[in-house]
Amino acid sequence: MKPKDDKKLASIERATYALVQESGLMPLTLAAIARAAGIATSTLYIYYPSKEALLDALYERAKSATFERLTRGAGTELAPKLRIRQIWLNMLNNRLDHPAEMVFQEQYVSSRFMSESNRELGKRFVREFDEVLEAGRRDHILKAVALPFLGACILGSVRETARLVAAGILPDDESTRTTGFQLCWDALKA
Amino acid sequence: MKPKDDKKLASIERATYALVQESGLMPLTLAAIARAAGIATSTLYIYYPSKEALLDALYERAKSATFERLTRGAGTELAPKLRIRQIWLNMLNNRLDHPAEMVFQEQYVSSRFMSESNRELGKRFVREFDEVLEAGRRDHILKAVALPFLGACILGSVRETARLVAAGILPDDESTRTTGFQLCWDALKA
Amino acid sequence: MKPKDDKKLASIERATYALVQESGLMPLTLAAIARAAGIATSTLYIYYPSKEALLDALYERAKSATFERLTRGAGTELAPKLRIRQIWLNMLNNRLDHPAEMVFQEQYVSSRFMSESNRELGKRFVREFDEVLEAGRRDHILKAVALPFLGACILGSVRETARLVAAGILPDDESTRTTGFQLCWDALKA
Amino acid sequence: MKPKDDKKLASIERATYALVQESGLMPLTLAAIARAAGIATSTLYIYYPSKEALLDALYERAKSATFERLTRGAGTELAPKLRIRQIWLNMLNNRLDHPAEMVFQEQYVSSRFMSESNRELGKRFVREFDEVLEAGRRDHILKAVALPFLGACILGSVRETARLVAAGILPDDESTRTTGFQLCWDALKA
DNA sequence: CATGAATGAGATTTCATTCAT
DNA sequence: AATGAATGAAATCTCATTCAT
Repeated sequence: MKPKDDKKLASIERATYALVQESGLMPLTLAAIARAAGIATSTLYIYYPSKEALLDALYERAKSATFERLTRGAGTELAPKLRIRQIWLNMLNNRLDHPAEMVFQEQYVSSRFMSESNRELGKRFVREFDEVLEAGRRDHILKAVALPFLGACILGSVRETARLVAAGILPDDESTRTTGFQLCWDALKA
Repeated sequence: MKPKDDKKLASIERATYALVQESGLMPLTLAAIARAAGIATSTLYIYYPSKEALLDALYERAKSATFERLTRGAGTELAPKLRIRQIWLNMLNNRLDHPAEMVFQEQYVSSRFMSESNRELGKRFVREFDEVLEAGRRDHILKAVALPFLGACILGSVRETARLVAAGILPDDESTRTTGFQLCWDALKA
Repeated sequence: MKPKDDKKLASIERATYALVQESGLMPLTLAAIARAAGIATSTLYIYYPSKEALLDALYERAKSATFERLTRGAGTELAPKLRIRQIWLNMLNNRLDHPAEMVFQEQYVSSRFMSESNRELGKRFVREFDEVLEAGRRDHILKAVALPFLGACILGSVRETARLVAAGILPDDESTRTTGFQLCWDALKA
Repeated sequence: MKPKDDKKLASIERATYALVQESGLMPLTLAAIARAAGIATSTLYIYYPSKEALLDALYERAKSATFERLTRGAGTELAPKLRIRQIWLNMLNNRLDHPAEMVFQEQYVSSRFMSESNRELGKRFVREFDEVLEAGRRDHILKAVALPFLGACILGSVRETARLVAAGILPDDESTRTTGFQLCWDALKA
């Protein structure tokens, strides 16, 4: 049961994300996915053995892609503030560029206890993230508080800023990014 | 003539919140709700004409209750910082005291276009909230940035802090509240 | 379980006939009957032990009332043609004056093998009717054909004439009755 | 790719007619139809989107088939009396050959306001029928009375004769047809 | 591979009937 | 007697999954 057609896989993926973003997981049916993907329902079973497997697989893919996007261009060669700023921007752009994928992930996590590998992946990002924060704290650039407080600030700031941009309340431009990060940084900095 | 039982309504409410918190909306069935509430499935139809109506009603109730809790004890008699602090605490406590209700709300919003009254209620809180921020900004206590940035900071901070407390990563005590709000305030203050 | 309130009985009767005339037996529910009769559903059980019993009882009453109306003023003192004419008119007026009751009867017979007493009552009318026809045939006033042919003519003529009057295609007046019966009589007469 | 099975459609049709003839519309369930048709209940939903749609579709089909049977072999090349006789026979045979279909139609009409196309079809037959009668009346072969009176005679005669044959009271033979039509003709003829 | 038909398990909904007041 | 609430059984309908082509 090795999938052959990558175009079909991609359209299944896109269809599912879009449907979940539109109306959530509650009314998500295989028939709807297949229809939106332009294939027959039974064809889904050539690519995935069950609905659960399909959603799990999409979730893993989304998580991996997200992880890759979040860490891009934020290597150790950058100064702490710049690194954090880069991650902040990555997180924001990720949310703005892939809203359906994000909604899918958030809806799905709360409805499934994560598979082991997913949990692992999540932890891996948190670990890398924490290392950055840890370094900044050690150098007295960031506040001397428990790491989770710092992480929470960043996540919260990104999430809400993204929500406002997506809702059209804030413009999707440089100034929003500058101001948004400025506030966040004031919360973090020592 | 037996009166429509308020205890039953409450247990339906509780059962639904709990089930959604446990596994989300996807596998939520009327049978499960009825079972958890200790009544027959058909009895649900005495209280609500359909599954959709039931969820809608619960959502409206949750939203109202939340609104009431958020604005409690944060009147205009307080100084801006204290008022904001009170709202911040209200928001945090609300999330920690009624996790199931919160999960239900968040899961449900994305799966339904909100009813007019809900939208109205949401706007009403935002308006009140914005007035507080507006006042603080006018007095040069808060940063001179667009209001949404300030609101976003508070919401984001509360949400993530609550998540960490609920997950057991941060303790549910005074120090968490003090530190959490401190970071938030540093982001906001002029 | 002796019914007390005749007004309630009557309103149950009326409600049921009306509902059946409006949309047939298929969607007829006790709740609908009770609502239309202005009482509670459970109150129906004070008057009838079950839905089936209720319908059976109404059917019997309708049949009796119909029987009484059909034979009224058509005694043996009349000449055969006048007697037949009277019965023809009775049948027509019965259909026009009690359409709901008629519809109920016709819908109901085909959905129930009749109870013994109902069958008996039906037969009683047919017997009396046949006697009239038999007499006319013996006197060479009616055609010398099997009685059912004669009965069929009368019934068919009445039923279709009534339908046309009810539909507004023919006027509900003396001329319709005269012409309608004239055709029928031409079919019957020797 | 399996084609939608015409045999299945036919057996659904047959099963429904038979069940309705047996006990009417009141206790007609999809489960019973499916059982009688030898398929799963859910399979019905492949062919019709709802119970109502199923019954509507069957009704339309029955009506069309009936129309076709009634007008067969009664073209304008026949003399008026023969044409009317042919239609009379068609009507009778139709009732005797397809009793279940007829019962279904009659039960169903009263429980549904007819769809536009059905109403149209009904009118089409009436129009054709009326033309025949009109012609006969113009030639002084039929009585000089309003057309509906003539139509009513024929319909009534057929309906009641068929009922008696179906009930075994009259034999299903040539003599019944001859006598039955004779009476009817005497009613119509000038 | 791909598909539309078919299905069984289960979800929602209805409803005659019973219960408690 | 009368009622509204409650319910179990059953009806309608849905949907993930399998089958046959």
